[in-house]
Amino acid sequence: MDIKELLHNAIIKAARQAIADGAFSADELPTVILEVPPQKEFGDYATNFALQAARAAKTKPRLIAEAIVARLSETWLNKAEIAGPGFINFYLKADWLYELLADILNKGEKYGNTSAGSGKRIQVEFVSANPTGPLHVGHGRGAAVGSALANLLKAAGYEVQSEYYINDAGNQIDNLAASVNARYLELLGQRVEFPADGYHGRDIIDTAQRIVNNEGDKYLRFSADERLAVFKELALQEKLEALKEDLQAFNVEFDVWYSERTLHQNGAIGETCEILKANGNMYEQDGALWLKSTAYGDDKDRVVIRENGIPTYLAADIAYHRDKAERGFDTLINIWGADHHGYICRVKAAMAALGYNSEMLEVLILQMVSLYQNGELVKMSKRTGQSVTLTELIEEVGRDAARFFFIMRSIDSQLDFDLDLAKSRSNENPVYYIQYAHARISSIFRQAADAGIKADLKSVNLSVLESQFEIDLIKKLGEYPDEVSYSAQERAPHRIARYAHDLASLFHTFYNQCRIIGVENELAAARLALVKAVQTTIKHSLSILGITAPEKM
RNA sequence: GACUCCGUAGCUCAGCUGGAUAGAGCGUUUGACUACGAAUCAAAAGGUCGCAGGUUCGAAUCCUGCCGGGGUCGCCA
Repeated sequence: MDIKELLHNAIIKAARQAIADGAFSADELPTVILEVPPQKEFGDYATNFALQAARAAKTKPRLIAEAIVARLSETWLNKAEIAGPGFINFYLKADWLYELLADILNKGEKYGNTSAGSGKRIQVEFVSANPTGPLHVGHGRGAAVGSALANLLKAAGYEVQSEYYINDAGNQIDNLAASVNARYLELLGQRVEFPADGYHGRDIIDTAQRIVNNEGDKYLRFSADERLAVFKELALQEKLEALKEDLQAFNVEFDVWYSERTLHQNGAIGETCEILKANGNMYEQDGALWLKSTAYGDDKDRVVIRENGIPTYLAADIAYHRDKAERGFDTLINIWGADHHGYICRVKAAMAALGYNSEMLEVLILQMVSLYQNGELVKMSKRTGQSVTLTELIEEVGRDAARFFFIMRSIDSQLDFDLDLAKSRSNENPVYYIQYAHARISSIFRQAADAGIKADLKSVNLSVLESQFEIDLIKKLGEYPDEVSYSAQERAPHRIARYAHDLASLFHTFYNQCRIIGVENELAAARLALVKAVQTTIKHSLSILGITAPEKM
């Protein structure tokens, strides 16, 4: 049982006893929140339990705190003190830290995996960019954050599935085909007007060029419609392959690639509409079919089947979310860009209209990424083809650094990405700081081996680790599982980036203060054990972030 | 106009399930390599937490209003 659990139980037990003794009264005890105090003088752990209980009990907080403290008699507890308005500060016997460290070493690379998710099934859908061109920097943020969140949830004990929704139906795909067609004709010397909503990217010309290279001018003999149909498939396939490659290169993997088109082809959209018609949530007006989303909190009703009979994007999305809901997940997480924020309400309304609990759908809104170059905003636009692609960004700043920068900030904050700074390849990058701690520890073990220092890390005497630097490190290590659980619960992978940085910082401080090689054997062995625990914890956190943990740099 | 995100150190941002003296990186200033990797460390300076009310024993954190910035409001996706 870990120390927080022990403390938790001890507090509850003492509080119940105090109530039984008539020290104070309470119908219900507040949640026990244990924190590592802001200052070391305040002990190893602290709780505001008495302050919380005072509200319900209508008693002075300090009286409750005194009643609880007087009834604590746990042997592992050195002392408990009342401080400030009524905090209870716990001072533990020194052994607990060594037991904690031994436990970390024992768990090894599994340290940091928790059971907070208790096996609940959760699906994370992210990126889902249109397959009409290369991913740009904004998609990069979604890809990095989404994959890190999936990793984080797994570490916290959820059963996670990641999914990419391929928008391979709709106008944008026709525009893609028309754009390739125009480029194809151009390359073959014909004068054509480029489609108004066409894609101007370089990659479209490349696609057209490949068609010319492989099959020459044979498509000139096709009718325009036939040619477009062929180009649509060719382009789609090519774009999709490119997306998969780019994402893989960014260390982003999807368990499922889900095609929107299948929803159109297998009748899922029609079925879904029938359900909504049958339960009175869909009606006809002006020749179109509407979802009565206002009945579920939306501002206005939404068209699902257009006047021309073609389903809207929403139609497919409703069918898609119905499908996801039917797949048995406890929670569905969608990660969308801030520009899709207004869309949340109607999708949730649709789920409610279909009879699902719309609470199961969590939409995380990722604020936009702005690129800066020469101090000026770089506009990103697929239409003009001026965007900086994710691949270009990775080439310039490196995969690990790019991922870290995308993840390190809260998703609620806009991200200003300074290309010049990123290109400068300077060592101001926090990811190097963390990786360096890991590499340094690897180096220590190489040096220790050379020096003939051998230690069975699971049976060393850890109690010789007495300096403040060592104690601070062990305490920080001890916080990790809680950090994983809380970050997962908050869907906040950026917290892991921060934790890793903090841990690395404490390690670097320790390293500059405490030698490992050259001190007496027992201490050297204990310090090796400590840095081993630091190393596996850093590696665990970096793996959540999808970043490598190098042995050398 | 409606909805939403942001506003905290010179800059970029954490902290927000209400708690003790508001933190980090960069930048600035000053120190530390004859010892495990100086991609490091130590120290200093730097704050009306946008403004004003409210709730509370206690507010950067919760509520209301206002100001400033981003985003979205389509039978596009």
